[in-house]
Amino acid sequence: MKDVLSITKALSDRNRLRLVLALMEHGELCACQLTELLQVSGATASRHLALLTNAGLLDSRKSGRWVYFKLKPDSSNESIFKWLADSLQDSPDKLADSKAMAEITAYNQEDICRKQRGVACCVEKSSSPKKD
Amino acid sequence: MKDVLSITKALSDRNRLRLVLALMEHGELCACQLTELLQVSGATASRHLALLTNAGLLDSRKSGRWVYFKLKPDSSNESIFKWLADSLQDSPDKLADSKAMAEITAYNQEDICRKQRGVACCVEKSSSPKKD
DNA sequence: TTTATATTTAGTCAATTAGCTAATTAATCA
DNA sequence: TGATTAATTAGCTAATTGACTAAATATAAA
Repeated sequence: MKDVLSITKALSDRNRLRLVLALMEHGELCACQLTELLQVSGATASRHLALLTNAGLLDSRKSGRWVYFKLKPDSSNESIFKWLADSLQDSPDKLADSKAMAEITAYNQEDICRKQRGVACCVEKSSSPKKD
Repeated sequence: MKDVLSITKALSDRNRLRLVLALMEHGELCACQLTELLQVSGATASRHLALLTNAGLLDSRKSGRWVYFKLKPDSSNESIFKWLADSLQDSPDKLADSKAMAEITAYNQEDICRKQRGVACCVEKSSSPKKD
């Protein structure tokens, strides 16, 4: 029961759902890209990612200074991921995030991270902040 | 996304999970029986039941002074109920509640309700309070 | 009609949690 | 080595939530 609860709790926050959806679509993303998607502080994104990972929903791998996250391929997770995918198929939130993520992945990670530090540089945010 | 969140939030509390599991097993139960199972105040059980109902997971029907709850038969709920059933198949919590519920349903509702009001009467609690 | 009672709603309190900033850690680069 | 930097952890605050009691509502019984 504790396992189930840790999963439902992990999935009962809007930003964490958005992280899972983004990873469903993109397979693997780095912490800085996911932080950029949510538009929260890096610390906040990190805590959400840790919570999802501890619930057994995500795997992470470190590569240099970057940490990459993906859905954990686990048979016990499949049906819940499927439910999420089905339930949110045409959700406006998901579509908006897809768009935003397409822009984010169009830049290289160094630029994304620089942007997060507030360094004025090449990256201009052209989409408006996600809302619903 | 709001719909999905209301469901994951509804399922992210231990007592609400227990209510859903009990209804999976027994089909339909009245509020006083479910209150007795959780060992919380009637008001608290009522709030949990309302939250599950508002999330679209339960149906309720009134019969005289009693209100009966059951899982809402809805195609969009089936996969999440199945996930729950699979994930909690042999959970000790579920087994303990099954046992307790068997005792509760062995009495008639009037006695259960009397017992909840603290009226000393025929009903003796023979099982120890649920724990884990 | 009055009383009793099963459930819900309102109001309060303590515990949890999502967000932030600041500090720390771990890895790259000059 | 020392500086830089992506990510995490620590510590704080405001908002949320689960529990309770008391009050209100709705139905049945006397």
